Amino acid sequence: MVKQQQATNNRKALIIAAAQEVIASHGYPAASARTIAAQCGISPGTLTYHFATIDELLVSALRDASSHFTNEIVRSACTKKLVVQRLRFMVTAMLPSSPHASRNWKLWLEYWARAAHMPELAALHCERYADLRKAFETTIQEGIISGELKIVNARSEALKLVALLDGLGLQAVIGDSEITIEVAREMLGQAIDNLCAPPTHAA
Amino acid sequence: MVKQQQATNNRKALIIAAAQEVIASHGYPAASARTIAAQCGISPGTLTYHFATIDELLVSALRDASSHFTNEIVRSACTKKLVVQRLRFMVTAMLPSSPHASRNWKLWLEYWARAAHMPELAALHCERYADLRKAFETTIQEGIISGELKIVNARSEALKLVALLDGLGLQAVIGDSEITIEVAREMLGQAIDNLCAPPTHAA
Amino acid sequence: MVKQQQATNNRKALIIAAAQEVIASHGYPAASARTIAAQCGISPGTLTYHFATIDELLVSALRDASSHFTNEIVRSACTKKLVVQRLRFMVTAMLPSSPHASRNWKLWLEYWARAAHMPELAALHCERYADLRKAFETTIQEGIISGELKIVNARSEALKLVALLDGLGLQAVIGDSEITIEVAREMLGQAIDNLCAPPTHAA
Amino acid sequence: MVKQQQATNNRKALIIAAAQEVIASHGYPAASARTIAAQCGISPGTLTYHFATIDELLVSALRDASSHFTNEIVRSACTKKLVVQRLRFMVTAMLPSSPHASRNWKLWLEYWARAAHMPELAALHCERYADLRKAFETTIQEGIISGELKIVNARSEALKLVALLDGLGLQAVIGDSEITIEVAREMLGQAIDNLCAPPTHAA
DNA sequence: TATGAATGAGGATTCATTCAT
DNA sequence: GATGAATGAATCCTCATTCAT
Repeated sequence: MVKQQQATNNRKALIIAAAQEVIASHGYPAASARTIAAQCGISPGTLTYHFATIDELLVSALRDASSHFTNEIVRSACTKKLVVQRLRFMVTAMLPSSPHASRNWKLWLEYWARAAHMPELAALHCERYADLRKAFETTIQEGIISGELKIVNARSEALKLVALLDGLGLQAVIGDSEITIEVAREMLGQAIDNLCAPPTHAA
Repeated sequence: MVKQQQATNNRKALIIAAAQEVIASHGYPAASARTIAAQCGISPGTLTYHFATIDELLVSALRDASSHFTNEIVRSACTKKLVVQRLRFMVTAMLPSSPHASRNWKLWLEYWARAAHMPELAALHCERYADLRKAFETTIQEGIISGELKIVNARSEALKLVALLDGLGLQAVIGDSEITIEVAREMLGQAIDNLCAPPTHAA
Repeated sequence: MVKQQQATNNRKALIIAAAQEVIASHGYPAASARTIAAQCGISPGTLTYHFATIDELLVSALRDASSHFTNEIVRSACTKKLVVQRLRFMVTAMLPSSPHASRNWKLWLEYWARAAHMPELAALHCERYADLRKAFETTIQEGIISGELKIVNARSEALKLVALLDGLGLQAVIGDSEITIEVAREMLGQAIDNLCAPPTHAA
Repeated sequence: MVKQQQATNNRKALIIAAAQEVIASHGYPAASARTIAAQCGISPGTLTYHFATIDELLVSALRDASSHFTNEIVRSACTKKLVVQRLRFMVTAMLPSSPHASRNWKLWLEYWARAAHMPELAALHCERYADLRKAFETTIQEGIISGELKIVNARSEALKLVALLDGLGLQAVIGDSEITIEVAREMLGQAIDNLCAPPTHAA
């Protein structure tokens, strides 16, 4: 029984992964039940066996994509010793430089577009971003306490950093020639540098 | 002949407006030929008389939305005397505070999502953003020359400002409770303030 | 699994039969997906489930019609003892005298018209007619060997007989008042008679 | 007034020619109002100005094609001195050897297919073929009288010749590799030769 | 649990035709 | 006489979904 439940969950996860793959590589409008089933190597009927409606699946796919990626990066960042390194690592890793990251950004673009018309998705988005901003805020706060960073409004700076990250990342993933990954990284780097305390005189 | 051509263009413009209305208020997936035709009060066949493909229409609708709105704002800003006023006006007017502005942001969200999969749209997006960034850059440059603003890298600050605007606006339009219009305006205001030169001592 | 495959094939065969029925009784232009589905008593969607394209179905319908009918007749003819009887039976049975035969001729008329613009159909037509002519040729050859027929170029006579059959049958099926079934039968009979050896002197 | 009528007739003739061109080169199903209008370089509305329905136009196009071509050939044949030459010329010229002749055969294939479902077309077809057969019959009769040909049933032989011509020509135009133009010509030549009287002994 | 045949509503598009110009 | 914009019915096809197996 438990085993079966697990098998079902696995199957569901596989289907969600397939849906994400299709959405990320061909766009939301291309994500039909048939396409996803084909990508997954299962029958079209099996899809609706696991997901009541295709909309539910697509929403699940977007929802699922929104958290794993950033959570993972935030967790990885914790291993860094210096706050500045952590911040740099976070923004750098989140930018759509790798194919994997790009895939996620493309899902986010769809997520945002859907969320603007689906309160449920919007609410979820809110929570996720609250977490993400909190992660930045906490990190900045730590930096302030440790003296690594200037005394700033941590929350405000966190919001700004996330907004900047989004504004730059979305252009980069679309392929804007003026906002390449390098430019984005450079600008985010500067923003972080601006938070740094000047070297202490005594040293 | 000329009259007819004009009538045709008008009709096309009306159809594009209807398509934008549908996309903005119900989302891209809801924008079917039938829905748009109904919104426009015309027959479904008339749609494909004016637009070979419904995709062509949707792309036109997104394309069209991307320019008018910001161009108009940039133009309006020019009447302001002080650079700071201009910059404040631009970012404020561009934020999704009014229904009209919100409508445009929702179209942009769809635009971005589509552009990530359509090189043609992406290229267009590039151009439009280049223009927008240039407008900010030029304005900042003027401020530097006039002494209103600190001596900064105008281009770099313009890029940052636009990115910040996008990053804040997209959250606001989705309805993020942490990034309300007020918060966004406040943050952009601060960013602009940071560019200002300190009041000259002599005054 | 095997059973399902069979069911599918049966269903496909039923659809093809329905398509033939529609084409034969109302003409190719009347053979729309809807009409065929109605004739078959199935939903329009089921058609495209079994045939990717309605064109594919129509081609299948014509293709299928081209072989069964004549093959059957040739097979039946083999039971006749005398070559002359066989030849007479073949041409008589092939003429559009019965409703069933007429139905086939009408399909052939459409087949020819389509084949002139579709290399694939043309190639298939070639093969089928090669078989048919070969059947006549072989039969004539047997007659020559047995002494029933005069010594003639079997192949050449076979070609002539098939051409005559087509030329007469097509007029008959259209309803040419000068080329009734009786006239056609009479003329083909004469052509066959002309191949017969004169009664042996000894008799 | 008369002039206008003439202009209208010319326009109609041009439209019919365009329809024939489209049917012959792309097949009956491709002959839509739009396609024909485009081929003709006129507006779609102009079509239905001259022809009440598109069906009327298509029928006109087929009808028109059925007579000119053979009539012309029969007329040309009359200049030949010997009956055998005339007959040979007729069958040879009628075969689909030239592009022009092929075009006509393709129209005929469509004609036959349509005629099987349209009594009006069938009736017309009857008349045209009666004329054609009569032309062959008269010619053969002349040959018999002049002693060029054997004493045969002129009518019967005419019917046979026309049927053979149709049966061979239709295969040739489809592109049957066994019934090339050369083979068809050869077979028709033999059929004519068989009608010839043996050289008179006295000569 | 999983299937895939079947569905019919809805997708985009093409069609012959109408009509104001 | 001629146009071409406009139509809406009909085209083929795709869709998410159902259900017997």
